[in-house]
Amino acid sequence: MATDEHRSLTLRDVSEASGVSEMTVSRVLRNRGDVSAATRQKVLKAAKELGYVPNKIAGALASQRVNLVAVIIPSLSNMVFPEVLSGISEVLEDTELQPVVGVTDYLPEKEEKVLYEMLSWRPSGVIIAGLEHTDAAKAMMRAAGIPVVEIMDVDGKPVDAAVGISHRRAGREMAKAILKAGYQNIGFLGTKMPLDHRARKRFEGFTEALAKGGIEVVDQEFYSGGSALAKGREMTEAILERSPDIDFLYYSNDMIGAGGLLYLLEKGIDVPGQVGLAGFNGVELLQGLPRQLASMDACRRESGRKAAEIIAARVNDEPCESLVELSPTISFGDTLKRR
Amino acid sequence: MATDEHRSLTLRDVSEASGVSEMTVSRVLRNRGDVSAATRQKVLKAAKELGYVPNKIAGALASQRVNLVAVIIPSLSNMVFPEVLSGISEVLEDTELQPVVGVTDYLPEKEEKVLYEMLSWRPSGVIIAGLEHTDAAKAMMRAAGIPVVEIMDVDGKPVDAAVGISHRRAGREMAKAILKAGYQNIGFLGTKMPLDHRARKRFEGFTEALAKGGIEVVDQEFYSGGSALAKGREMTEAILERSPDIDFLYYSNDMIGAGGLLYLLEKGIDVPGQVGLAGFNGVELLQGLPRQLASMDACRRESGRKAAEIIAARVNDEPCESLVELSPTISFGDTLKRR
DNA sequence: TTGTAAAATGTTCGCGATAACATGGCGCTA
DNA sequence: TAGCGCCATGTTATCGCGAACATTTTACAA
Repeated sequence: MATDEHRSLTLRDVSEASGVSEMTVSRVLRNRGDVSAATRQKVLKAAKELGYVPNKIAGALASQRVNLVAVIIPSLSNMVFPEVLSGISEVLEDTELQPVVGVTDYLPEKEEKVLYEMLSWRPSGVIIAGLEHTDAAKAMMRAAGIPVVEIMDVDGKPVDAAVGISHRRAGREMAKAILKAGYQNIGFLGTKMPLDHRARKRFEGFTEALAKGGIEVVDQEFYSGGSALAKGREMTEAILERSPDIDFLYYSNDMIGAGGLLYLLEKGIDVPGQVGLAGFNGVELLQGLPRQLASMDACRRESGRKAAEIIAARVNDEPCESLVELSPTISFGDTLKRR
Repeated sequence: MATDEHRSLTLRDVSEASGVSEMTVSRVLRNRGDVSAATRQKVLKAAKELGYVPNKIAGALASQRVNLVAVIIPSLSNMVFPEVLSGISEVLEDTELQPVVGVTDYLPEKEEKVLYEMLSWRPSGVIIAGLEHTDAAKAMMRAAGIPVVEIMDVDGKPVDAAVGISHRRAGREMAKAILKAGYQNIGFLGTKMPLDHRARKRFEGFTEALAKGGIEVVDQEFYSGGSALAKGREMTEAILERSPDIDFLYYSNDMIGAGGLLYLLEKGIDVPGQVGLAGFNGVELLQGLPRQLASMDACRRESGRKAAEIIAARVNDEPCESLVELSPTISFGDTLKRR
């Protein structure tokens, strides 16, 4: 039963064990072509007894087809990306394609390196977060001759296809909702990440829409590293101490927003009466807080799904869209007054 | 500069462009053997101009070496696993090995399938969560002839090597700490997951140690799906309504524990005086809650690091341990009385 | 029976790279 | 200048499998 050879098994071993040609074994194992039920049984039995596992390396080289989709994202610990991933997996599970994940840590050079590595395995497609890449990275993607879908942002020019929300618009819409609710002294709290282009675009859209309403951000606070919840507290305390007349805080993500919320509640500050709050992402994880934080979902799962669908369609030479702008919906929760 | 052929580039193209043999190009691109500085320059220039990306499929087949390590975990959305992953990445980054992740969704059959898929790429090693696998999966791992490290649990018999904590012991120690603090009426809240063996083992160790103190769990509550924070609230409310004399709640993870904590605080219940709380995992994310939840860290990052070190050592035929039991440390936080 | 198409199986070659070995050129010594 | 050896480069033979084509067997009608 369990034969633990040193040399690894090949089609030939199965072929010899079952008395048919390698090609027939190959056909059985891939469910291709016509094979009689009898030989099929024989072959499957032999393969199972030997514990044969096909060598995809050789298969891919011979067939010039690799059923992998490179998925390149900045981080796994952000909560946002695992959700995108599960959207991708959901769709790819119904195809013969398989996602393979690479992580860039928000570093352009690392992104370039990861992309190079992944392309060297000749995947059938690439799904990559963001529209900002090094020139070399863009060149590689163009030269690869495979479908490329950039996700989570549509404010810019994609290499090939793009799926996501407009962060500028998201920022604008949140600003409008805040103004409409009557808030006037607005503070912004975010990450100190020049490389988080999406957060930057949201901020730009946000200030732009405020400006149209004749308002400027009163104060800002930035952080990097550490536990987001705790940072949210600290930053909120700091900004309110510095600018006590603030009546609204816009956070660049829900986690720091939640920290701020907990802080304000502890201090007995009236939310959203005295101070309103909003975050970004619509993190499901946070349902269950004392108050539901106002937020805007980034269509994460849906982005993943759409991107995967585009790749799948393109791999099969089916027609498909090449630019999909998803519409984030604002959720007012309990921390943004409604008008 | 940017030549976007349809046919993909090979060593031959670079070889022709630079006027040397394919072998020499290969040597340059891999930094192997002796190549004069002059030709090296020529080749690198040609490769860059063409935008050549080596084909690892062919390389791996020819050299019979694949520098990938299969990492198989139950879920990415659990927060626990991304941390293990980053431990693995940290270590592998200093080697030529690369992690590739597969997700099982806690399903044994899916684990088997994922394992099969990954082994068919002939990785250099396997890191897999847990000690419980189907017989077929175990057989595959044994037959693969590569190092296998099972992580996050040491209560059982590994296929090859194992790194992690003893969940039974973790449960026992938490029980002891709770008893020592004087709590008597203890409730348990956890996931309704027969397949989460680690949670099960913790519970077993927990009840065992309580029994030694002559105590039994007063009441239990289980959940599945949904937002953990919200579920923690609901379950806590339910269990306290049913068994109002409970003075301690042991949660199978920190997220539901945090939900419970928020609920109790809202109700004005004295924590840890009237009711004590403890979770499991030591989730960093939760720093910043009004009170710090008592917990026990699962040595996630360290497990990942150790596992990766073992794989790296074995790949290089260096000697290394094959069973590493890590010691989780209990953190009392603000929700478990100290004696 | 024979012929013909369809089904089942086998053979050949090449995918793109590397290992292992073979060779050419150069400097140096005796 | 022959002879030796080293460095730099080229040649050949796989690696394990699948595409394309070739061949054999079976099924069935005439």
